[in-house]
Order: sequence, then C-alpha cells, then structure tokens
Amino acid sequence: MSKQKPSIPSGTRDFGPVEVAKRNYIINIIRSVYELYGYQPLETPVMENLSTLMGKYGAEGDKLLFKILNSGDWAIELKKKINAASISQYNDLILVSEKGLRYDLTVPFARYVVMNQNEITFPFKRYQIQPVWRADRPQKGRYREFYQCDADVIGSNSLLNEIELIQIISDVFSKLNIHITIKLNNRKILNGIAEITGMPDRIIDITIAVDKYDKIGSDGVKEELKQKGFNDDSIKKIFEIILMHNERILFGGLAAKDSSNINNLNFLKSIDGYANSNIFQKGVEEMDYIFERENDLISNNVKIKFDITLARGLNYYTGTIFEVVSNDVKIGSILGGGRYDDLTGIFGLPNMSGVGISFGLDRIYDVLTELNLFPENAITVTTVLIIPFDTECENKAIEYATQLRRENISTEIYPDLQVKIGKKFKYADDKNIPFAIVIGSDELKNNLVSIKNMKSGEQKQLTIEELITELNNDIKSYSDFSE
RNA sequence: GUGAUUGUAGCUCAGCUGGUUAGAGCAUCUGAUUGUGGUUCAGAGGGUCGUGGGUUCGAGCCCCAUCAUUCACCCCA
Repeated sequence: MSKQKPSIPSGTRDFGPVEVAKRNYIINIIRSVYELYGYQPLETPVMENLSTLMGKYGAEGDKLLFKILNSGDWAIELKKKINAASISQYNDLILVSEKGLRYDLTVPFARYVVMNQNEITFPFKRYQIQPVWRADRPQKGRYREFYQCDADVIGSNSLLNEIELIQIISDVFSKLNIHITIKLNNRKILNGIAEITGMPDRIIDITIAVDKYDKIGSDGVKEELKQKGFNDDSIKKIFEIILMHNERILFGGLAAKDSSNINNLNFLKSIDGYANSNIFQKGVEEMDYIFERENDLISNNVKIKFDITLARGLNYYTGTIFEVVSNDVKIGSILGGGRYDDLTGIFGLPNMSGVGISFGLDRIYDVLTELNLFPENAITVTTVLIIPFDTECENKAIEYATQLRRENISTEIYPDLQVKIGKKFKYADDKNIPFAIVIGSDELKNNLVSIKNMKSGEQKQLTIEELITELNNDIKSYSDFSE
C-alpha cells in the first residue's frame, strides 16, 4: 500500500486557529451590527431539495449546483431507463440525485419563510451567516466553499429598508476600517431602458452585457450585444442612454456638482421616452428617494455611487441593486444584494417583497489581509502557561490555574511532567503565550511562583495574589500596546 | 465548459544542450544547556522527481497520455 498524500478538494480551505480567530473578528462585527438594526438569526441545513434550488439562479446556476448522490441502488433504476432509451439529463436527474448543497442563503430563506409563514410576524428581518457551495472553477478570490453573511427583510415595500441596509454596510466597513464604494442601481431603470428601446423581453441579455462595462469597456459591451443578436440600431439606442449617462459619471468630474448622483438621475429624466415608461419613472423615483438621503447614510470611508452599468446576475432582483467594492484592493465585489418583489412566489406565497444584502466574508478576509488591517488583539491566545516540576507542584498548579481563570485570565498548564523544561518554554513561545509561570520545589516551599515575561525575558518571584494584580495590569498594557 | 500555467523533501524553490550517489533555505529532531524559550554552534532524519507509458547506452530534464495545481474566460461573493 502506497502512502497517499493528503489533500482537500480544490476551492476549499482549512482554517487554522489564527485564521478562525481572524474570521470570527469579522463575523462578530457583522453580527453585532445586524443585531443593532433588529435582524434576528436564522440557520438552515447545508443541503436542500434540488427542487428548491433548481431554476432559481438561471441555467448557469443549475450547472454550478453541487448535487448529492442518492442513497440506495440508483444504478439499477438508471440502467432500466437507459435500456428503455428514454434517459434525459434533466428529467431523470432525480433518479441519481434529489438533494444539493445550498448555492446561496437567499433561496433557503425564501423557502423557510413560505414554510413558516403562519408563525412569522412580518416584516421579517433575519440574518444568516453560513457557508455556501458553488461548483465553479476556483481562482483568485473565488472558492467553491465560502461564507455569506446575509441580512434580508421580507414583507415590506418600504425604501426605508434600503436606507437601513446602506447604513449597515457603512457601519460594518467603518468598523473594519476598509474604504469602499457602494454602487447602486435599480432594475426598474434597466427594465425601463429595455422598454423604451423596444426590447423589453431582452432585459437579462442587456443587463449581463452592461454589467461588464467596467471590465470590457463600451466596445466590449457592443461586441457582446452584437453576438447576442442585437442589431446595430438597438445597440445604438441602448448606448445613447447608458453610455451617455455613464460618461457623465466617469468623466463628468470636471464640474463636480454636475456629476452628483442626483444630477445623474435628473439626466435620465430628460431622456426621450422617459415620460412613456412607467417602470423607468418608478426606478428613477426610487433612486431619488435614496440619494436625497445619501448624506445621512455614509461615514467618511464610504463613497456611494449611482452606477447605471451595475446589473448583477441573479434574475430575481426587481428593484434596488447593491454592490460594494474595496477602493484599495482589486478582488471583485465584497458585498452584493438587492430587492426582489416575488422571491417566494415560486414557492406559493406571492406578493412578498424583500430586500437584502450579503457580505462576502472570504473576500473581506483577503482584503483585510492584503491591507494588514487585522488588529493584533483580534487573535485571542492563552495569557499564562503554568509549568510545574513534579506531582506536588502539579497540584499547586491546578489550584493557581483555577484562581487565574476566576480572574478571567486565560491559563493553561503544561501537562507532561517528563518533558524537558526547554521544550515547555518553546511551547509557550510557539503559541505566543506572553507569560510563563514555573512552580518547582523552591517556589512551593516559599509559597511563591516564578513568572517570566516571554517577550522581555525578565523573571521574578511573586505570591499568587501579587501575580494576579500584576497580570491584570500587564495584560492591560500588553493589549494597549498592541492596538 | 474554454484557454494557458505549474507539479522535485513537511513548506518555498534550485537543478546547465539529456550524463555517475538529485541540492539549498526554512521547518523538524538530537546535542552543546538534566530549572529556562526566542539568538548562536555542531550534527541527524526526511525523495520510487505527480502517475502511467514511450524515445535513448543513459530521463528530474525530451515525447504521449492521465491526474492534480494555479491563473484567466464564462459566471459570480
């Protein structure tokens, strides 16, 4: 038997003690802000019925679902079908798999709402911080298992929810010290554009192409639309609106006042056909509501920008759409979200409007790492390691450890007496434990402990009471220093 | 699904046009130091060179296949 080299599936990661501590630092900030705004926690199973997941994320999304093989001997049924020559990848998938790993947290949330509609008091504000899975090819900033940190409110049409979500975004990234831009758009505006250019049913193709504006530029977008079968005339119409508008955003900085979000919205109102499209007007009105309040929403590390080329892939969005990018690190979006008017309709609960956002934990982690923004005290470690010399000292060590822990000083005892003293200190060193306490026969006799500061190497003898006082002071200065 | 890239020690990587016994740094272990780590010094262990074929007197190096990795596209957090 050959030794096998252990590995994990590509796109997945182990998180060591330090990484978990750092991830918890981010999660705790997000969770505390969510709770501050009255959102309540929810958790759902990692797997859902495929019938719940399929068809919710577009054709591409279905391909990216991780599917779970059925138990039992599905091969027999499959063989029958194959012999009957009636097998179809889509209709007979259920023979092989009827469960899948969740692809996001929004669809399971919608499923939960429908199943529990009689118990839930609306509007229902929930947050959910759990991993999701996508069978994508991994690459930079893209994993096959990653965490989303969602907050959604469902059962309310009010744009106040959008306002609060923007405040949440602003609060979280302020606490994390990341400089960001919140990009906002509204699907109704995009729908309006499709409508007044005479292609209301091609909205998805238009949005996907337009969404790439930042990446491939106007020529790229034109090329893509052409490949999707749009004629030159329609493309010209789309660009009259999108490009003219967008260039005001991109290049309109000459007169700062002119390129403000409000002014860009006003520009849309002047477009030919605006008066004829209700949905267009509705979209612009909604954006107006938000941008009239933008000054109250954001702190100084946050920019907010109306971006008509923002579309976002998920088809269920119908109103406001959000995306956040880091101003300092190129890693794609670190938050996404939007409003969906009918997410629960497909599960039999119509007319339930909701709006939500999702922080991308893993990418935020990468941004904080790249910018070196994790505070040192985000990583909790043992404060004291007690090193006893023999069985008698060990008993004393247990007693002292109990006292220290009662003082909320994180303490551990090195467990193996026979191990050489040098290795024990090395253990403290490797674990970054700032203080080591030695208890030998001398210390025991005089009722003292020897304490060593691992950073300075300084060592002295104290009573346990003196030690506690000293440690309480030292820990304070130690953590002050690290901030 | 498409296009590239890279697979050599636990990790990061050298390894010349194909030539004898495949190297370094870091990490690990032992000792100098049996009540003192982080520094220093001396030493040790650790490899069927991703896998399977082929070419050759001879392959880590060349060819084919295969698997895995990373990056980009599609799409997306």
